[in-house]
Amino acid sequence: MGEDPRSIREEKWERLKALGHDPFLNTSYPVSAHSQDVVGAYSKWENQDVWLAGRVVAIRRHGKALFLDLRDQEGRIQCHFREDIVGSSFSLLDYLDLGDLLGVHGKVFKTRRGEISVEVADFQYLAKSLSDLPDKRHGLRDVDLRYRYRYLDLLANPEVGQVFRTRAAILAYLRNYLHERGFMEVETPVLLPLAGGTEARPFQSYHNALDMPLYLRIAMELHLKRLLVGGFERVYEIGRVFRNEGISTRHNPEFTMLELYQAYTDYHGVMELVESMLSGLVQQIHGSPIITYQGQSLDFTPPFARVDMVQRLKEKTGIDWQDIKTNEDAHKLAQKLGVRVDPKFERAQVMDKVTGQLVEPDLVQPTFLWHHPVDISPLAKRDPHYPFLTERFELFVAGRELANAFSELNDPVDQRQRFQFQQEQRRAGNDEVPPLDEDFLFALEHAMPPTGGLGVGVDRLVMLLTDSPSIRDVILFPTMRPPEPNATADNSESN
RNA sequence: GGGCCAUUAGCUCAGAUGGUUAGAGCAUCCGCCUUUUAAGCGGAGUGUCGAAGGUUCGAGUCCUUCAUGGCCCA
Repeated sequence: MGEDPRSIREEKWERLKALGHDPFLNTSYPVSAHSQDVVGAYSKWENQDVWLAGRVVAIRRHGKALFLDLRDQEGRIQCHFREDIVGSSFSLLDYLDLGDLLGVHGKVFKTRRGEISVEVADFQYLAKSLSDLPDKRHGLRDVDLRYRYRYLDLLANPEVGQVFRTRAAILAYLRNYLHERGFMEVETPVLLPLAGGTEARPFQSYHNALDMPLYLRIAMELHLKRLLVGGFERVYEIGRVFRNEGISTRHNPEFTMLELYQAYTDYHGVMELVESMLSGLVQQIHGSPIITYQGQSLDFTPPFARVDMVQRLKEKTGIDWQDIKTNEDAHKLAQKLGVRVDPKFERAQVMDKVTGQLVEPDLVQPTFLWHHPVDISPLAKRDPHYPFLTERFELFVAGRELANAFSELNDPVDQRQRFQFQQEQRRAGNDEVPPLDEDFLFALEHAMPPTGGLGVGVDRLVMLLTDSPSIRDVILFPTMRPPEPNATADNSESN
């Protein structure tokens, strides 16, 4: 009879309650080991008592005996129940389902077939699952369900848990590395009256008591630099930023950035830091400086390659972009090169776009692409020898931008001019350009030290180190449209 | 925003050319089984075929629109 699995399980729960074994009344269990402690050291555990807790992921009933697989955070262990050992409570196993949480106590032994197991002497239900678990053989494949119900993904697909353990290890490494290098971790605001520090559309919110709009930050840059004015010489923040743009395998509306600022150094100093930090990270996580990402072998042994953007474009196209003086010429050139560009773009934006098409995809091994034009780098110092260009670099790995850094512009007058130049674009309708941040300029007028700054896309870094093709594979709960609430005929919207 | 693909049982998936009552494995339910392990043996039920329209004697299958997701492009 096709009875609703939920009501069957609820019925079993009722029976347990009636017998005085309501799983949800148990508040603790004296766990003495994890599954892998026992499985990994049988000689130490043989015939010893152990207390374990975990989820029942397989049941094999044998009449007056029963095997089950218990999974905890560390792995899986088999448990054996015999009626002549556990006694009258053996009948409680009639109400056992896949997915239930159990605490077991017994002696460690090996079965005839050699599997290290627990001969259970007594046990307790610790929670009853009222819903079915995903298929034990095939796991949960439907990506929609995997992201929406990540807890089921984690239960059904153990390798997913490993990705997030690696993510945690990466974050721990970064914090430790920066701490040892004298950086202080700080937290700057997420809610802001204006969101600046890069170009992106922000999310907007509203504060009722202040009766004013607030925006979610799109970068941390401008607040961290205020702290350098305040006298902190090495600060970093690892935190969430929010950009109101499309979703793709490389973009989630909220994502994690590492930004750091070090006084009295420049982008050369930051390059050295990036090489040291990332090569150490890869070594720590993989035990080797070489990783494989989507079939490509990537070598993080320092020094990383350095590619001058202008020179590389010259090699590729025969054109020196410093000679391109007008937007019109830039667009003509892009057309000749077969690169499609938004007609509203300035020449520096065109150059950036052409670089993206012709140069960046070739940067597979870790490479610093440097010398970005000043007009797309409003917060970077000019190269004194090439005023059209800046002391800036982006790190590319596997053809993708992983980090962005520069000698931070600390000249308050130049900074104001750069912002004012941006405002022209804003007035022309580019809604990704932030409004002018007068408060930040006021801070700069109190003298910010010469500083090297860095931003790293942490999610992309985790993707690389876990060989994950999509950013959603490294974010526990990626942004999703909520499931339809029983929605049917939706013919009201016909635009 | 554009193109392509997917959506069938709780899970993973089959269902050429339209044709009677939509299938398999796992899971579930009933019975048996004290060292099994993708346990086994015997029996049972799975379902708004993503949604809404349409074509047709007849639609899981063809058409339209929509929803969600994936991949590629912008």
